[in-house]
Amino acid sequence: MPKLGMEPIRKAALVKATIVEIGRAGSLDVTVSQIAKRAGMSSALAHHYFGSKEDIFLAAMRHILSLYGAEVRGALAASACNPEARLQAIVRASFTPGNFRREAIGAWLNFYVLAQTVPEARRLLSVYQRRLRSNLLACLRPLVGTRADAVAAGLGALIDGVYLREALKEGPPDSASAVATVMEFVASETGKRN
Amino acid sequence: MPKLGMEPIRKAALVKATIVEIGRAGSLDVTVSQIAKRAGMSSALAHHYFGSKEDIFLAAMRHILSLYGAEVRGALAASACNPEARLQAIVRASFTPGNFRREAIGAWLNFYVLAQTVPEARRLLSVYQRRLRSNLLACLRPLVGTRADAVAAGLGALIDGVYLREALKEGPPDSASAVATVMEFVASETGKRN
DNA sequence: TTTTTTATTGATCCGTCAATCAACAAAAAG
DNA sequence: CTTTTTGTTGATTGACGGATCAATAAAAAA
Repeated sequence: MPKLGMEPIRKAALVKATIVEIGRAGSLDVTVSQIAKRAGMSSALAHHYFGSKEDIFLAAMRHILSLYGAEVRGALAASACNPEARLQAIVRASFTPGNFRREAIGAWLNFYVLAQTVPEARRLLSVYQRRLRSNLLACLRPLVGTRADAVAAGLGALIDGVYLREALKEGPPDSASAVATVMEFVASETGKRN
Repeated sequence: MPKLGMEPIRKAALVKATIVEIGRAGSLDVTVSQIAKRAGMSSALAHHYFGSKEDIFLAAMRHILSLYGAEVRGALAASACNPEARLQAIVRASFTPGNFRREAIGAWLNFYVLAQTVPEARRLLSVYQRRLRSNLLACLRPLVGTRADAVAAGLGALIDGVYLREALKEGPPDSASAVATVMEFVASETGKRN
């Protein structure tokens, strides 16, 4: 008994299921059938709404990236105006429980891999990186002046690296210690120590 | 015309070919046939020497990790005794042209992914991480005392993060700028800035 | 009411790939 | 020599998975 206007609902369910499945499998070796099953439909329907498996992956990636973007935007809007506070808001947003659940981290790591092969994935990733970088620069310039460029590069890489480690370690990811590790770097670079 | 004592030669060729192919493909989606072809033999022979595809991957991973280990050992042996010099030696070794070519970086990234699925891969990776961490700690304790733990965590993550970025960026990897990014962090943490 | 559009699936096609096997060749061992 | 061990491959098997299609059903449009 087909209800109408299913397309957005089905697509959303597939995107969600894709992220979960990738996180579970710890790799992109996930079949369309698995994804469709988790989303409660047949694999044929998944192919109907998205043209191909790659399209499903890209949609999932867009979703994760846009979630992260929204998180950062929200944190910045709610933060005070001084650079230190805004910097901390960005870092916190990067490690919010939302995109810091095991499944999200796993998906993110695997999307990095996807970006090596699929140009569109690489494009999406570079958009995110540019935005992060520009946000960081805006906060860093008042704090470290001409060194802002170098510090932003280090900070960006550090955030990614902490992600990586959390994705691989045995126990559950620890948001607080991730933030602490990054903020330690910030404190040291902005000369806010002893 | 079979020469004798082929086993180690064939195995080495397969390991090398595996790393190249993974680097080229930018993923673990590499067929045994591709690997065998690049190594100049049939896929059946690859299965003859290694039991399975997974065994080939693990051998390749061991090879990369042992190369890196040797690089670090060599750099430490050749370095002066003061902590700063040893720290720099470790960082330099991490970004040596040898394990910093595109193919090696790509392979490394994909081995991270493999570690999510294959326990033995995870074990190998954690051995490397522990060794790196202990080397870093030995250098850092005289420099930053009780903060050594936190700084080592940051440094390790930063090195991984820089790897990640180099694996994804457009042009050829830039060893010098990678070292500079990491050493910037070190300098700032050890208070060696004006 | 007829027609078209949307939703949905089971069955199927076609390609790929890891793994196995039978067979052959040459060196070493006996 | 003949037997065993080592090296090597082409062909084959068996499973899996992405994509397609025909068929069905219901809502909306005509």
